[in-house]
Amino acid sequence: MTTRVITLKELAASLDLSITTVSRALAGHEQIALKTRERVAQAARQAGYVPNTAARTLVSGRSGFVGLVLPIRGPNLVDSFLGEFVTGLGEGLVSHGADLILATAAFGHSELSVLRHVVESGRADGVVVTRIAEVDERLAYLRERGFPFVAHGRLLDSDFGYNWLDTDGAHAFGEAFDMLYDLGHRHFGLVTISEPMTFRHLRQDGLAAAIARRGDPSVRLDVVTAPRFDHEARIQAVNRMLKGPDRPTAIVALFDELALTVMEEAARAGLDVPRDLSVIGFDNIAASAYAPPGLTTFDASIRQCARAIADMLLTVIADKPAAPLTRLIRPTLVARASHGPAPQTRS
Amino acid sequence: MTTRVITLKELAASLDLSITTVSRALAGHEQIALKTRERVAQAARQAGYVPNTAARTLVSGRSGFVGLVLPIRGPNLVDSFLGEFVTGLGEGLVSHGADLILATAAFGHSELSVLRHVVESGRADGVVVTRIAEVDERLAYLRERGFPFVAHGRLLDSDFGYNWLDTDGAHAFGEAFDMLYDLGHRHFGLVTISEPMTFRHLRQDGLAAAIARRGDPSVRLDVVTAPRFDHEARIQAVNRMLKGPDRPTAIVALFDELALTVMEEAARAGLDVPRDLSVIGFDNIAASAYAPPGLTTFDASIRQCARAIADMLLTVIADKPAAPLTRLIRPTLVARASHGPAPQTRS
DNA sequence: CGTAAAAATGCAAACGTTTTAAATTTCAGT
DNA sequence: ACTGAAATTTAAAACGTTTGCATTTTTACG
Repeated sequence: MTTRVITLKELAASLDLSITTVSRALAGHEQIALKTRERVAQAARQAGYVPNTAARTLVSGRSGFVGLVLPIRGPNLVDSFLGEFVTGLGEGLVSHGADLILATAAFGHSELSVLRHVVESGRADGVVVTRIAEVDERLAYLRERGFPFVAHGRLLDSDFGYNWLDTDGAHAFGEAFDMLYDLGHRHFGLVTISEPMTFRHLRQDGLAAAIARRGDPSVRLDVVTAPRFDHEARIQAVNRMLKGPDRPTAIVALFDELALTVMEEAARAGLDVPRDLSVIGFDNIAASAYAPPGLTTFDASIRQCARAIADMLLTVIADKPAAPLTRLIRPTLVARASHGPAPQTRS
Repeated sequence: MTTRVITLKELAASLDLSITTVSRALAGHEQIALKTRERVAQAARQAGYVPNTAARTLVSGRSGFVGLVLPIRGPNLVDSFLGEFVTGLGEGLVSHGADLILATAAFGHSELSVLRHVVESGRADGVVVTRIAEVDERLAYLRERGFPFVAHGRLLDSDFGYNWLDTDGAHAFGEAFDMLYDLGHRHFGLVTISEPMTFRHLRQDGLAAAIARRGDPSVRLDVVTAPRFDHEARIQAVNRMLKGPDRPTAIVALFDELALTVMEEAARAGLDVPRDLSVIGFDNIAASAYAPPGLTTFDASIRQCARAIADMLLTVIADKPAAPLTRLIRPTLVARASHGPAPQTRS
């Protein structure tokens, strides 16, 4: 069958009007007679006219797309958060008639090169950058280019302003500490990652700040570092903390996957959570509700954040605000059953 | 800063060549002198030239994009599979230099209208359609339009050929039955959904076929139907099956979320899985590994399927094959601890 | 009815590329 | 040096829009 797509020229011809008039009529220009506008709208609707994106983009310089570069991942690793994030972005964009373009970094190609391509080919009017690294060449590039973007996450030392939305991990980790301290815990463990992402510092610093704020010299904090994607190494790191002669009574993990590993290994070592050990995570992934006894964690509401990011980015694109847009979202505690009073006897 | 993007005209001028020659040289045409080709390639690389997508699309009629319409979802529901699916599509596309465009259906707008817009605006060269409904207007539209697409899933009665890739749910459910039958189970339960999707029939029919194949008249099958997204109603439906005077000894759920509900409600009713009740799901979502005692399920390897779908679609776009491309992927059993021998005594 | 202003419409250029057809240059053979 | 063919390069049109400017039509008013 292959029905052809109707063009503005054809629509104009069928209405016996010029292309210009039809274009303006559809755009709702006041200068076109109302009667004509209605006639054109009616005909366009009936003919199922849809303007060609490429042509429109070419002349207007605006594509109506927002770009997201998919981080490169190992063969069997998918971010639990990607689906939520993309859904949220979509929701935020659709109300403004924008769409999302997802560019994947091929193995071996850097995420930066894909980003450059997206930007410089004019495919997108703005981009979203996630997983901010300690030294992030993407932000440097976008800033130099003056290209609209919003970062999900922050740099540690921002010598330049940029638009970002971040989850307040520092606050959450402080909250976790306060709650555990009030439950009698004094010996804490933090499981963090070796990957050079800024959020590991923000969260750890939040924890340290809360400890300092409390001013109790009897509080101790052990830190153990695991590579992010190597499951075996992760287990070893967790066990280093769990199997030591003097283990913490409360462990805070940088994110839920790590916390779940802690709970699994604790169970394997015959420890009862939360009686012998309290565990708190971050992210509230689906599995956390199911892993016994139910992981206490923080919900970052990724979907809503993504939605907000989309809104911010569209504002940046449309209005080019002088001052950077920034938003810090406070995650909410999801209290399940993996935390409790500190055990009386130290092992 | 706002560095400008270089255009073909500028590049040509700097090389003292015509636009035509530079364009051809970059495309690698044999007719351009090798020396020139190299000179141009060098200059382009150095200037960081990236061809403008809109212009290229306009003249060539090919956008280099593949479209996916995000299904409309409830406020707090995100498909666990979306992240994997998108990752797989991205992987499959990137090797051919294609990108993914994600269009979201705004609330109130039908998925079909968004699809039409994507197709008719020329944003994409082909689309992926997921979640095939029993009566699916999207497939009808795409077929009438003669627009390249690949469906993830199948129609029940295809009076026309189309490209699809599907997970062989029928086979999996047959396999589940055989395994449970061999473990002594004779009274089965199936938890299905009321949403009019084709996969519910395919899976249920696979189960029924396996029962028929066995030819044992003592085998019984109870079926209970739950709405897909209403958690409360789902719990009620599951309990209808669990709390009856004569409950099945083995329950097969249409997908993992339902199976997890079965396990939760079974635990609440004081039943031990798998001693009192065997439960088998489908999808192998992350939570299934954590929900005690570990859900036995089937892994559909969504990511690889999506990758294959991308490959198929790119073939369809490039080669317009006469016969439809179809692939049936057999899911693999992930045997965890939620199934076991049938209990001796019937309750 | 004539005229000027206002309202409505149209012409043509532009966006950055690809491609057809034509023009120019190079080269081998005499 | 001349010719014709081969090799290389170029001019110009086209893709489907938007938009600055010009033109035509309508309206209001004397």
